[in-house]
Amino acid sequence: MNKAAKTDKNKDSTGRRRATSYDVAELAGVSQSAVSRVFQDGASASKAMRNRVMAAADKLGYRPNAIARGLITQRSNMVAVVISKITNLYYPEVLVQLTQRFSEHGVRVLLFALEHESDTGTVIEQMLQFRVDGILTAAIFTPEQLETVDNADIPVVFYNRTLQDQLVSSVRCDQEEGERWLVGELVNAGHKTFGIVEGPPDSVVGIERKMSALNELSKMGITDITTVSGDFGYETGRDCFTRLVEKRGSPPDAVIAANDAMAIGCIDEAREGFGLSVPDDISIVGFDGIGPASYAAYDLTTVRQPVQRMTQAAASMLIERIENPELSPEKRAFSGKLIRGGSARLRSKNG
Amino acid sequence: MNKAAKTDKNKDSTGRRRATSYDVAELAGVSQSAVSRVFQDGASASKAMRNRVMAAADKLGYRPNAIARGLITQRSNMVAVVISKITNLYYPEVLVQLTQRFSEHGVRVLLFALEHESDTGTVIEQMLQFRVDGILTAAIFTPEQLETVDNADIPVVFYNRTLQDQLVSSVRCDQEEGERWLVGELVNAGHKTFGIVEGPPDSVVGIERKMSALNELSKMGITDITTVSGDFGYETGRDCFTRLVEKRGSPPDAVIAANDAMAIGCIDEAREGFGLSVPDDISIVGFDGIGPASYAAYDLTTVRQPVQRMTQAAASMLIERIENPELSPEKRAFSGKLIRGGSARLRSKNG
DNA sequence: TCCCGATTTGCATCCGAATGCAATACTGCC
DNA sequence: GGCAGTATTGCATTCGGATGCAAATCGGGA
Repeated sequence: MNKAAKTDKNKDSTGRRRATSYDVAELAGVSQSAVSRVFQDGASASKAMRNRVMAAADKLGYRPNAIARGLITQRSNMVAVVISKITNLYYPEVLVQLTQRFSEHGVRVLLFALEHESDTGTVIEQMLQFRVDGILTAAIFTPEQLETVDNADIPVVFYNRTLQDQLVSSVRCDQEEGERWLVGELVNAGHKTFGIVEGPPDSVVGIERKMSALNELSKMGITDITTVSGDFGYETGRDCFTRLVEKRGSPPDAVIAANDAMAIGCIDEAREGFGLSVPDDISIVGFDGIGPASYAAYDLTTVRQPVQRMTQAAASMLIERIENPELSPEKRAFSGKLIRGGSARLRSKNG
Repeated sequence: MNKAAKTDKNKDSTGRRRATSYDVAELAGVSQSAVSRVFQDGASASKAMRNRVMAAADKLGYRPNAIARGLITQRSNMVAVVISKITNLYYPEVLVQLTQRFSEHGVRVLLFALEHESDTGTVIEQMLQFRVDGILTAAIFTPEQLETVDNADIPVVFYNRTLQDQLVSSVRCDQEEGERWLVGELVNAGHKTFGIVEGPPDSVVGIERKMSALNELSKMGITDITTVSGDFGYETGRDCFTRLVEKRGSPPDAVIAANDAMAIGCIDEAREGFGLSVPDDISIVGFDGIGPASYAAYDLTTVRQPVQRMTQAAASMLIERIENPELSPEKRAFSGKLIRGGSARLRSKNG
């Protein structure tokens, strides 16, 4: 397109190939190794050398080839981040923050997005082919899949989930504790009948939350519990509320949704579909602390995940294990923050 | 950890290095080229050969090294996707969908997340070092940055933004048309005084939307327009509404926010802070069509971007240009969909 | 059975940078 | 000025797979 491209000895554009360290070496009148050393951190190179090489490199628009470097150093400087549609939808900032954290350590993110959390199989092969230095996953692995990456000596950190009885590293929000708080607050405030809106069957997070809530409810002597299941989405939340009421015959005192989006759906349906007042007629709580949870129209009572600290921890755990593969696995659980919103009648608010 | 790892001749784990095509060749009793060919698409290899190689590969757990392949083929099979915090926050599904589309074509996504849209400089170097085959960016480039990637012969597709007077490819939602619709509907329904909540100064999208709205308003003879500026976030939307009313002295007939999140903020503030009824006292419209826009409490009148079609188009445009670098640039603008929600008094709804 | 053309297969080389080792250039010190 | 000791530099090789070309093999027809 550019007319300069038609002239013969042009270095860039349609001219000849990208400049390599050999080109730079030749122009600077030094060896290729010298060029390589100038572009490394702890390598020895005299000031004079550095200047000559840099001048030549600038003139040629040279940039070290990370691919070639990866081949020889056996380090791709890339980590795989696996998310499923759901993960991402409700926590967009997780991904951005993770990427930024890795970036700070000179590590790039190769992204793998799954339609469903159980589609992991298809991407494992890819990650291995690209020789990622580590894997951070917000999707579950089967034991075989875990073994595959283990055999390849690739460290893995699980985000908000973990593998039963397996020695793996993970970072998660303490969901059991969170549900305990929520249930405790609700029961103490006098709620006796409960509805639970659980997540999709292939979501470990959803299952964990539901089980924790059920567990705590039973500990506190609550027996009137109705459960329906959704897919973590808003629409499903509305639908679930309807099904819940139908199943029970009447609305329960409180609804515990497995995540905020469904909780918000429940609120809307309770108000619009059943003319109920939240929280006067019914209390509704969620989990996550997503943005819309704090919108004035909902002011959701929920447990907010400490995203910042979690991503920070996940990134550094993975990087540590890349740099020192001998490190033993570690599980870190962070407490969430109970947000006492206006969507539930709690002791402290009306007692 | 595994006791098998302690035995000597173990191939994987702590044993020797990952299997290479040479290892497979040796075990199968063939040449390395043969192995290479078996793992390629259009290569010639007899059935017998294929079987022997595959058997050996399986036994050794061999996987072609995408890094090495990239070095020799000059194709990394990776594209860079650049997002800024803002982009991602309000359109998480864009990223997931893009990744899936690229995946379908065997292309991996190297993710770059910017704190602000104007931080592009820091990541260009990285993308070039990793020899990405193409760049899809939802952040703006300066002309110099564009020239840099152009010189490297890397095709670029801009997502929802474009570079003035530059020959670049882009996919966008027709925002001018969208604002025209919104303004038209509002004016026709009798709104006479307007507030505009614009985006941050470094957002091209925000600027475009604001200018389009202003332009159309002036065309329709509206002169009572007050403008305040936010950062695309919900909180800022609330704040903007307050500032808008203060600046004007009283609430306008309608507020046009540069995106949905701010529009929702405005609604909440109008209701809570000023006791206004939406849409009876004031109409509020947004842009984007994010999930919460359709929550019952807001039922926002907005223009929904056709995310699916846009990501589809963006991915295929980029891939086409990777495969055929001679292709000339192309700009594709998709019409959004006007959502006539309950947050605005429109003709069709009350006339 | 023999020969020609079409497939398969192997050989050798290349992609671009990193690095151990040896050679060389400096540095300071006596 | 000479020498030991250190800091630079270059040489040669390596990482793992792709590919043009030549050699080998196969198939089938006469």
